[in-house]
Amino acid sequence: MKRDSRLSSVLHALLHMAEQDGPVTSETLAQCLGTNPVVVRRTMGYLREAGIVTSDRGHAGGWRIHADLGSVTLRQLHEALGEPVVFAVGNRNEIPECLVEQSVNAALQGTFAEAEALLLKRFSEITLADLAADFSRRHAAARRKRS
Amino acid sequence: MKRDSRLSSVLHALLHMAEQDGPVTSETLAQCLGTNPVVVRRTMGYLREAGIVTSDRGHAGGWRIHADLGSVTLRQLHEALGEPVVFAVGNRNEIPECLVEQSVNAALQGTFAEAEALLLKRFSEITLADLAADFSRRHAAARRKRS
DNA sequence: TCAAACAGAACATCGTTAGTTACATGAAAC
DNA sequence: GTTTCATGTAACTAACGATGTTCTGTTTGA
Repeated sequence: MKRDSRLSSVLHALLHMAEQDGPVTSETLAQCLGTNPVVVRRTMGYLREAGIVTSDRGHAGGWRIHADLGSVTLRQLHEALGEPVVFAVGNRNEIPECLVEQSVNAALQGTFAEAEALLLKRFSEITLADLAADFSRRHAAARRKRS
Repeated sequence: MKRDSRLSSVLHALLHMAEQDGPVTSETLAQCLGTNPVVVRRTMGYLREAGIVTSDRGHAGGWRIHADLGSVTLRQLHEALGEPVVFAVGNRNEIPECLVEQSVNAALQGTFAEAEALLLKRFSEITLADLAADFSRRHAAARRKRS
């Protein structure tokens, strides 16, 4: 299964942007992510629509975070990306006539719903500020190790 | 994202088999599932390797359940299918050098691991017998409704 | 005016399940 | 023993959606 890594991508991009003062170009972010500027624009476009970032064209243009780091949760980002399907596994037929399949679906659906609810709950508890703080700790630890 | 529906499929097939006395052919199961006999053989083959079902060729051949319904859990079936990836969402790069990405990965990975653990725990609590009982209830309810 | 940057369309790539076709193999019935 | 019914397996196609790429606009500031 090919996994959707857009949430991972935008988090990575947002934290790099948080480290910078001015706007960051798609080109720069693409290098950080090891991908293409067009992919960055496409993905970040979702966040722009959600009002989480802004983009400016022309000279000195690029992407800026348009929100407080502490107020943006992973859940919001997940929603901004269109709430992509979380599970790579699912029911064969969503609205089956067969009673046997209905039993199967009910059991699986309930279980998946429970797991997804937990995932989204955790997502709503983690902010960009949390990740930035975690990065600072790792950064400091890496510096200590180097010296 | 294309979802893996093999667990759903084998559950559907197994419950149909549980309703039958003798062996059930791939052709019959394929009709129940609305698919192709070859797909049935391919998928059920995993369960045969795990010792959950047996298959016989030739006249009066087909598939049989080779275990007690109460002793087979969804988790075992999931494992028999090769423990397919559960999430359609994931990290962009599993072993990043970038410290920023490491922070992102750590947060996401922890959250996904927690949700997956819950899912597998629930899977290990549900047996084929549970699903068969649920089907019986639905079947009885449908009969009452019809009369 | 020019160059830097985003905007967006259009198309290729890739990985995986699912679907299909074809043929071989084995077992029971006649 | 031949026929028929079934699985076993290989090989190929289809579908799907994120990702990657190319190309052409369009806006903005120097």
